[in-house]
Amino acid sequence: MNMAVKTRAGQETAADERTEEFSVRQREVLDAVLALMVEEGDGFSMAAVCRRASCSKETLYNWFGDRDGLLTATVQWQASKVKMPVLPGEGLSRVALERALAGFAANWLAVLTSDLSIALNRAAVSHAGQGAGSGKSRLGEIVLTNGPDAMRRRLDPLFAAGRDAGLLAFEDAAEPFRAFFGLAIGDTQIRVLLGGTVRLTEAEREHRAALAAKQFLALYGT
Amino acid sequence: MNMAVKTRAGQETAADERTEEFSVRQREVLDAVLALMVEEGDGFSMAAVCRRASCSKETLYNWFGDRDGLLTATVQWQASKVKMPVLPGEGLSRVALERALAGFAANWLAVLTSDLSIALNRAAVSHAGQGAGSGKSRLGEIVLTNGPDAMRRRLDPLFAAGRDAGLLAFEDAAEPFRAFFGLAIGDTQIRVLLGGTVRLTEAEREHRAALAAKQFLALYGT
DNA sequence: TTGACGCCGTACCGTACGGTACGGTACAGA
DNA sequence: TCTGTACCGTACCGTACGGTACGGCGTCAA
Repeated sequence: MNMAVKTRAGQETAADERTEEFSVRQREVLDAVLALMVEEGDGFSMAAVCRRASCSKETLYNWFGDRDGLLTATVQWQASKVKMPVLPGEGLSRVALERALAGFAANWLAVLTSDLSIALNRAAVSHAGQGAGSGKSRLGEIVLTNGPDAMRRRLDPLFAAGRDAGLLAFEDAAEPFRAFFGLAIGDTQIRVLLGGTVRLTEAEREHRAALAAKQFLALYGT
Repeated sequence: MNMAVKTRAGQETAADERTEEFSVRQREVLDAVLALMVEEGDGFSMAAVCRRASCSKETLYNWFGDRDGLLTATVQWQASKVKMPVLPGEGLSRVALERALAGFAANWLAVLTSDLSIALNRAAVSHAGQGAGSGKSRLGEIVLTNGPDAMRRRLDPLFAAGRDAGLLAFEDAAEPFRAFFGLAIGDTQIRVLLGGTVRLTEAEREHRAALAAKQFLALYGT
């Protein structure tokens, strides 16, 4: 066990969203894992990873400790790659706000329905249920931090700025986020996770995102 | 392989929501599986089921064919137990509509955050990602049919009745469902599935449900 | 040149688990 | 009483896979 991770730079201290620093070779391996997860979901074997990445098991275990470590590193590596659209801060106007929200929603929909996101979310959901105490494998936690939580950390300041600018009105600070999340995502995520054949086109995403932004402003706009 | 299932009454022909007819003893076994899934998630062993239900492996395989068959039967058995609140049909008023929606949302939130639903959804999500062609194991399909789809089959007529009564206005028939789903559920389901510590009290569920109903009517009411 | 090091490839070990086989028991019907 | 059936309990088999050990090879520094 011994939590090896020799070559890896970052420690595992609550580094959920900090960009881990992996060597080039390590990133190749992690990308191979990502590809495998898209193809076979969780449940890929370590041997398959070695075959795919042309590396040895020994190296794998030296670098990542055990299977859970590899999985965790993979999720963190992918999380570090996701980029979110920039949100305006100062000098908000109503149209700027609506555009920002629509753009954000469209991007988020695209991410959530991507094969990669689906595979990772599935893995995280699976692991969240194993082992009652859920001892190790903080996969769910990591995905949560880089998913809904990250989304909220980006949106809440925007909502606050909107209220300061007199564009929005709400009491409970948690309310607008939940409403916007619901309007934008709806049942899309659970459908794709359950394997429903949901293939959103770019146009559909834009349409839904625009609608969500409009409806959100109808509810919380002044 | 031979798809045994000797004693079982119903056939597996698209019986996703029809109440399967299991013998009393079989239902005991399936309840044991449900309990195990709550405790250990998917990944319980067949031996554990036998221990829990005091039955033999041979019987298990005679009845359910293989592990996937047992899992499928369990999900169907649980689905057949879920009851949804009755929705009004004729003589709708605005307040009746709002009450119905709030009640429906509150009930749905309670179901989604129950340990049993979480365990089953997790299992279905996991299995939806295994085996690229997703050959067997229609777990995701079943949960989808008895989850969001069932919800929608109940709500759509209500929305249509509301429109007929002049209480609602919408173009796309799919729109109000998605909006209501989003407003009611928000990010709650994905959070619980990912293991986030979300413990909604009865009061919180009622509050959110009432808010969702109110907001829905603000968007689609006349 | 030599040695240390990091890594690949592969063989190997232990175990957990899905699935099968079989003996033993209770019971129902002839 | 005999016979068939349905089931329990358990021993057993085959395999897949996580994890380890080891030999060989290229590289780099002394």
